[in-house]
Amino acid sequence: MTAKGQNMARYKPGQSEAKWQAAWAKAEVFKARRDAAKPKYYVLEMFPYPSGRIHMGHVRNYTMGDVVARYKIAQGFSVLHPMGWDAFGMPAENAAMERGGHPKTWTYGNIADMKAQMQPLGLSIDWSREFATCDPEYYGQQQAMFLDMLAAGLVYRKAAVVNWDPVDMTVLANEQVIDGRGWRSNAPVERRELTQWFFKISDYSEELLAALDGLKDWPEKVRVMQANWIGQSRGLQFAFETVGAPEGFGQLEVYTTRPDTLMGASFAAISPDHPLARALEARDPAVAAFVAECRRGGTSAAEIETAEKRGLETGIRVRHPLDPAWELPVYIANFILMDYGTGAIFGCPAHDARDFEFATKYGLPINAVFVPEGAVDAPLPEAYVPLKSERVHYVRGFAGEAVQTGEAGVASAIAQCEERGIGRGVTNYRLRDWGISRQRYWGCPIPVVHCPACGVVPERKENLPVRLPDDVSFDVPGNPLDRHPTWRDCACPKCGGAARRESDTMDTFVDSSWYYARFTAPHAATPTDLAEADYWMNVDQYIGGIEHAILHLLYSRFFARAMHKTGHLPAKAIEPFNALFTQGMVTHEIYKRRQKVELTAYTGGGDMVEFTSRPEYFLPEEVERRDGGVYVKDTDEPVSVIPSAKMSKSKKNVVDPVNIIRAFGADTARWFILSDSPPERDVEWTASGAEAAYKFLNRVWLIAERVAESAPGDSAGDEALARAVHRAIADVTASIENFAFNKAIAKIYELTNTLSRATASRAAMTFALRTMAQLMSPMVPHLAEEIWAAMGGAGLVVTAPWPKADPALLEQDSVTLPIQINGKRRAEITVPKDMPTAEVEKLVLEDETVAKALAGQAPKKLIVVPGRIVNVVL
RNA sequence: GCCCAAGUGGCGAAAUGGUAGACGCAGGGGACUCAAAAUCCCCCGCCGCGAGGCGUGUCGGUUCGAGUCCGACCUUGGGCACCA
Repeated sequence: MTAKGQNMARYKPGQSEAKWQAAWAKAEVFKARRDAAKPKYYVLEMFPYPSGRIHMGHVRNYTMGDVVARYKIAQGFSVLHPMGWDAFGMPAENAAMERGGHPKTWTYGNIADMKAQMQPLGLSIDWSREFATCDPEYYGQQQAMFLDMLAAGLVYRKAAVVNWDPVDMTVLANEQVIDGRGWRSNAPVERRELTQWFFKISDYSEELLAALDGLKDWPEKVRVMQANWIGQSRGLQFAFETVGAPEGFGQLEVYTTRPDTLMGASFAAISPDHPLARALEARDPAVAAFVAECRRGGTSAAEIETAEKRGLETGIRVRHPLDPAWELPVYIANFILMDYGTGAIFGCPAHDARDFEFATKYGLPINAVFVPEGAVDAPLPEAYVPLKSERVHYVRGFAGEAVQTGEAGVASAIAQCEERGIGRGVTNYRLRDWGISRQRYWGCPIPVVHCPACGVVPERKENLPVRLPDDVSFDVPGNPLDRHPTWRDCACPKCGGAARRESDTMDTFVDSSWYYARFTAPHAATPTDLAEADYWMNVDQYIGGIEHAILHLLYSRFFARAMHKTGHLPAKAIEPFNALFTQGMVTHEIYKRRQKVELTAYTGGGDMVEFTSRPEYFLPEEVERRDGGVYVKDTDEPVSVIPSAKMSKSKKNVVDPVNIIRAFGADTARWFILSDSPPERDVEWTASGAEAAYKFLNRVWLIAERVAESAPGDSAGDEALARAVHRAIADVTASIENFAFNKAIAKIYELTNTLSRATASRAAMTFALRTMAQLMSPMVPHLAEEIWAAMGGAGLVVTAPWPKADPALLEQDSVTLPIQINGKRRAEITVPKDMPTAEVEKLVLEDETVAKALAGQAPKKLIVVPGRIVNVVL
């Protein structure tokens, strides 16, 4: 190690980062190995969709995973940290439609581009395990599991509604429906029924709900969201006797979670998709017209629930179960969902906001069943919907006490009804079965065949994968598989006769519901290799966006159970993610200028010039900050600044990681993205923050350079320095364990400040810097290697054992206690750490400020919290 | 419409119910320099000359003590089953 001065003249991230990446690759430090002698650790970031460009959100996600992976490597774990591509999906087909080309070419091209953009980040990924979900090797195994699940009774077909574009004659995704119209055709969208494939996730409703309690290392909010999504409810299911209904509809089954409000019923309502509505539709043109009207618009819940509540009186009536002489009208209503309960309800307007709106509109009676405790029965200005745990006074109750909670009222009502033979108490779930059929090309083909003789027949496993044909075109809307001249034709696996392939492909959520398991044996000839899965599962730490809190994570939890049932995962893996962390977005300011646009309007009295304004956006590099304002560089026009906006191309506030890495190096990007905000919150990317990160890394580098060239020095400050180093080890370790990377970085800043001021021996400084290199290594691995090497560290810092804090050096002898008087800080005293409370009290009362405030009186109360604070209450 | 979360200086933030603002950015002052860049040092919540007062989205509550706990509200963000 001669010529240190030359080597260390300046920190050059470009050279240094490539050098260390090569060193890690050569030593194969990130290759995941089954090692019986070591504990294993599986860290996984949600794999990306290959859009073609990485963005700062990816950098943040993968850097966090990398910190965890590298920290665990240093802790002595055998680490699995893989990466792959969620490669099926609509954008590839859209690109093919817009620009021509093939989804496959586009997707694999994007994967190559994105991988090239990711590699300079220096992530600790075992790239030998990489795969894309569009690889036939992967989706073939998915098809094999589909067949096993079909055999196990976890898959079935039924009719379900889709968004139908009547002009393009195609099915639309919810995001392709804009204001009830098709995004390309602009035609009003209709709801249409198709026979589709479903996974029986509802078989697991109860279990998926109950098991949430065991997910201790998941964010509470995600568990709450999933619990609400599963939506367990206890209620009463009973049948109304109908009057004037068609043949076969003598009874109308309804489900209610509020049977205690039965006496407030003023109507019954059924979904437009209810069998009774269909029967009426066939013979009554008015019903047919209304039902057709209800089927306009998209299928999304947000759309249905925000639509105006509308109903049509059918003329049919039902008898009230508690009083057969009392008849209620039956409506068809657009806000009743066929998927939930029985698709029919009774309406109690007094205690349901939607029913209230409906009853008001159609002039139906609104009678309170209960009133607040102490209140009297009176006309209601709006629905009265207290929490079920609240005690209320039943004025039209029929079961239980007059004053009881809603919960008790419901329970008594169910018991009472069961006793009288009116229906039965049932537990219902809002969770619906998972529809996986997609009428699209770029997805995993559903491996079944439709045979005129045998019906629906599973493809034989030896014929898998059912490959997507390459010769397809996207010049006309719709699924190219459906119109492919030869692909659809095949032999029935059962009878050998002419048959047709299923042309639906699977929801891409299926692909992402088991990729974590496939990473444990990415090239196995079966979906999983049980020995590998048994060693590596579960994922110890999963990291991704909160937007996946419900669907992806719930489907994965179901799929792991289904895989276990079909023998593809061990029992311990049915909850595949031990710990979950949801990170925030990366945001950036938007620079916007209102551009005045002249409009000439003729008003009758002469031409008038009107102005309207159209926003114009500027890229970060197009503006400059000066004199407390922000201006466009070329034109000097002032722009307004919108802070913390999600990065989006149209708003021109996207920062490209590639440019940042080119300018400052990967370590700077990694350091900044971790330093500025807590990981679960959004972080705002700022140019000045990135520059500051770069400056800081250089500063550390310069300190190392200075130490390397310094004289042996005086050891007077060695102990103080050692204390600071061990304090930092303890704090940084705790912060990383708690996913508080921003705090870990703040502690490293503090240590750096101490270090740059320290007067200690070269040996002590060298130790301090070597330790700092270790502490920084998970965040800025390249610089850490550089410093580690310069300070004479053995081998690579990435594999060096994590430092341990010496408890003896963390102890403090004395402690400063703030003294509050009536809760306001007025003074402070410094006392030995272990001073008994009685002595502290004595000292406090002798304190000048306290004595003055007391003015000879004894305090009303004296609170001493040892080691923390003193409060004197006058 | 329904479910979930977040709001603290000019900005990003920190704070087992116990000194609000650690650490960083921006800003101000100084050193070095012919000068600039880079680097280093100091100051920096708001009002007030000061003593002091006020401050964690808003309003109320619990407590010796509340950013933290409870209730209501406001704003912003995520999800709502075919975006991934």
